[in-house]
Amino acid sequence: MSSRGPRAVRFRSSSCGRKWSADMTSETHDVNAVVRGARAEFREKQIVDAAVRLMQTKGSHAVSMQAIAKSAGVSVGLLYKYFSDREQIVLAAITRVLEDFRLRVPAVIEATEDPVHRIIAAFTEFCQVVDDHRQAVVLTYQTSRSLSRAGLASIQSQELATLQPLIDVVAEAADKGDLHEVDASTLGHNLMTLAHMWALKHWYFQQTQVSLGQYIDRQVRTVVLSNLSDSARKRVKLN
Amino acid sequence: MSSRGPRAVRFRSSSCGRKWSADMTSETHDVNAVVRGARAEFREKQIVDAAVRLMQTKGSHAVSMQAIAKSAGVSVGLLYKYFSDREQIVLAAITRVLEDFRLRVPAVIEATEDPVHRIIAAFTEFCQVVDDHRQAVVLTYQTSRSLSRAGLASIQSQELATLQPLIDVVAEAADKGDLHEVDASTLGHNLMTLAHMWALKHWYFQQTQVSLGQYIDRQVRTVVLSNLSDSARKRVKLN
Amino acid sequence: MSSRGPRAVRFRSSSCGRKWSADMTSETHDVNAVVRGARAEFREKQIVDAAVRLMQTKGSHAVSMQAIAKSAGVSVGLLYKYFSDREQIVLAAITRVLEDFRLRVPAVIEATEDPVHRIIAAFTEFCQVVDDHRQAVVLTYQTSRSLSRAGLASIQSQELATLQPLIDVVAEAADKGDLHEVDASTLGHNLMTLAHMWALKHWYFQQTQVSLGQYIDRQVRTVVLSNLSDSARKRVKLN
Amino acid sequence: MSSRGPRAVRFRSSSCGRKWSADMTSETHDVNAVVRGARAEFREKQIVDAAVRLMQTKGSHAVSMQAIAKSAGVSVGLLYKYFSDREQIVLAAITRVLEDFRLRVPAVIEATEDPVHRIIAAFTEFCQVVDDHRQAVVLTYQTSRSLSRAGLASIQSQELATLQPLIDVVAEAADKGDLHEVDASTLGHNLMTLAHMWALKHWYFQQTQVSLGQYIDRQVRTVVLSNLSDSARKRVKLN
DNA sequence: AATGAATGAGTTTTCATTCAT
DNA sequence: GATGAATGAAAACTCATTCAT
Repeated sequence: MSSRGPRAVRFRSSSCGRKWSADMTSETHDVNAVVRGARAEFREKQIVDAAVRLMQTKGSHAVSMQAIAKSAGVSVGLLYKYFSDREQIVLAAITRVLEDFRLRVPAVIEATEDPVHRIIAAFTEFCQVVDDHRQAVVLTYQTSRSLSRAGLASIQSQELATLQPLIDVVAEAADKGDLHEVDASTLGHNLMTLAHMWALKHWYFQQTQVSLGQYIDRQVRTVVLSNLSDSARKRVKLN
Repeated sequence: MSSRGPRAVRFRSSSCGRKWSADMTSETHDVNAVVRGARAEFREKQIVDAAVRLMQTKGSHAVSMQAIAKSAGVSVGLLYKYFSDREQIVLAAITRVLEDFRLRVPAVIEATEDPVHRIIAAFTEFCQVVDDHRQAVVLTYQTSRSLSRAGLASIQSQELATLQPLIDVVAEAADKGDLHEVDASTLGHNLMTLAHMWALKHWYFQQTQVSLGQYIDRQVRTVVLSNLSDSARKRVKLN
Repeated sequence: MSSRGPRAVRFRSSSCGRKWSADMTSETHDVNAVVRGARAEFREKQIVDAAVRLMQTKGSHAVSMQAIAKSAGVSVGLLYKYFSDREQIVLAAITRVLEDFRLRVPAVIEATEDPVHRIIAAFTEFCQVVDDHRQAVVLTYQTSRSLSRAGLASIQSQELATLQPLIDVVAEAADKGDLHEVDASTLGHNLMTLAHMWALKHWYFQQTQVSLGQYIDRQVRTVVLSNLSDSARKRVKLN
Repeated sequence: MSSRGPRAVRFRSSSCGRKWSADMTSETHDVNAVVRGARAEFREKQIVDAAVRLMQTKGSHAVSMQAIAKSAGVSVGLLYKYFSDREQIVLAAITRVLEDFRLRVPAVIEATEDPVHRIIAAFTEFCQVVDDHRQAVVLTYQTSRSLSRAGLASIQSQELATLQPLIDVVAEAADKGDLHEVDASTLGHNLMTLAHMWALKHWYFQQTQVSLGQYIDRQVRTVVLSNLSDSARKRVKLN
């Protein structure tokens, strides 16, 4: 909580990568810079991996810097070489997960043709990613309040980036007349919300014996199919 | 560890001596007990109010017992007279909100006749309660990990109690043929989820300039009306 | 630890007993005073009993004023009506035990004729008292350091009073020529010491399966009989 | 709760990176480890010394971790780097003293030939050690109640180890016919007890102006010489 | 005389952060 | 670059003591 003026990097030192050392003169320097960049990346990964691992089991508050260092196999001091703050590590851990959404969901959308199937595929993949990082998703909801304004904003903007594909895909289907009078951003946001809920209320679904497959199936029926226009409904039903 | 609850302390008053109170009428006893009970209730409210107030702004973890005491205008010691534990205060804060759901939502349902309107009314009121305790709802999602097993179970069972009326009201409409092939528990849970989201993603709705009324309206269209059977749709549309 | 100027009695209010109210005028006053004195005595006993009871099981440090009050069936406030301090209660508890030594050991001595048998009887009874208050004896050794200078002095002078009869009885036997070149105060103190040890090292004697009777017997042989003069030895052996 | 002992932390040094220390000779490693070990030992001594120093004057309960830290010239946090618990420090303080008994008493016994002189030498040295750690011995008696079961057991078994040489030396003399019908474990235990008493009742001996030398002398006469057989008595008297 | 609610300084323990090596 | 010993502020919780009733 106290932050007695850290003189450290503020943004993770991946910025000392290949590109920014281009203006350096000697070859040797270049090579060193590359090595340094690679090492830095490796270290960051090592640390964030450890952090994610621990936070998923114990919640972010229960994980100390000492524990992260130990689990990552590095010293506490090194943590502060790569991250200016405890918060930066938490942020990096959350970012790691959100990046997964940004990569995997659009990929699945690309691979699908039909607008309605695109919605279903996107939602399905979204749920899959949630399931792959269940604890980390919960972490996102838990941690928000303890982040700095800047950190929170960063997470929020990244989350919007994961939401956009869902909205887009809904909007596209609406444009094509496959959805019946629907507000794309509402439905898109709902899809994200309901995917997140798979993690947030996992205790409930476990208790009521609902598997991920069943969950996806029921949600598709309840929130997607119910909004299809008659034509789309017929077309999709046939598949 | 022990969870005798705050009330445990309150009624240990049998220790108020036998012999020396012989001259007391039972009236006096009653009055004392009542006064004591009233004070205790007042204190509890005072403390929980302070706790909720602080936790809403800073998240439950960032609020110390010292801070709660100060904000409630009492001493730290007194906190422990009424609550055995830090957790008990958090629990009481959450319970306070969940009780509001248990009271207000069924009341609105009772007051409504038509099955479909019951769903809409229930959801609307649910959203209203969420809005009235927005920060406390967020608290519920944030806190889960730091509660003891018993505390968590208590919260979960209370939450199920708030969920049930929504499921019932959906099931009733489904029974009456007003809903088109719908899984009542899925739709019911979705209604709760989407109401919670009004609190959880409030930053998003604020950013996109969506008011509570608009939010409710759009959700009713997107998740309720879309699932109506043709007959119900016609009937409701007319209103 | 902090003692922010208690305005209270300093010496336990048994001093407001019968005698000191003799100068009071009206009969009614006298009766009241007597009643008051009796009540005071009863209260003190009640409190000290509770304190001894608790301290014997948990050690004096582990017993809070709240616990004493509860166990005595009175309020915390009342504790401070009869004792100015926590220390006064501890002191009273220890004094209670030491008084037992002062009463019982001399009584046994009186009842015995032969000088050597007096030593043995005195030691035996001393051990019996220790056994009757085993935990309280331990308490005496444990508590010493946490008492005020005055409290410690009080305990020490009382302990000397329990020691004296042992020394006297040894000196008497020495005078009569029953002991062989012995320093009375050393032997007397040893007898007290070894009796205390029955409490202090009770874990050891329990482990090595030594009963109180055996312990007394062995000590009598080892430290008393070994010091007898030839004449005394013959005389005692015959019994 | 865990009692991995202070040393546990010390040798986790395998975490000092592999790759980046490749240029280190094993010499460097060794030196680092040695330095670290030496520092750790120094720190432990520093802390225990401070603890003993304070506890001797105020009793173990009255000494806070803050006070120990301050007196040792280190931070509170560091205390917990070397000792998992408050109890571990108390334990270490007591153990320190008991180790002195284990070393010094047998050494003196070895250096003496005659069985009776061995007893006397052993007791004398035992008393010397007590005198060197007078306050710490008192600590041992005071602290027992506040230790965990495991801690208490540890202390007790260490104490038995200090007792054994005394019992052995008495048994040896008894075997050789130098003692007259004596129970070795009783006499041995008495010697320990009376040595401890030099510390426990130091106020008494100070008051009665008994020096350590006098004390030892009188006890030797009262409990050792008195139990000698005639032959041994003659032999020893001549020296 | 008796109560017990209220106090708050004090206790042990944790952990983010720094810095000499 | 890397270490990890060291720091100390802050947290949860306890309890002797006071005082209005």
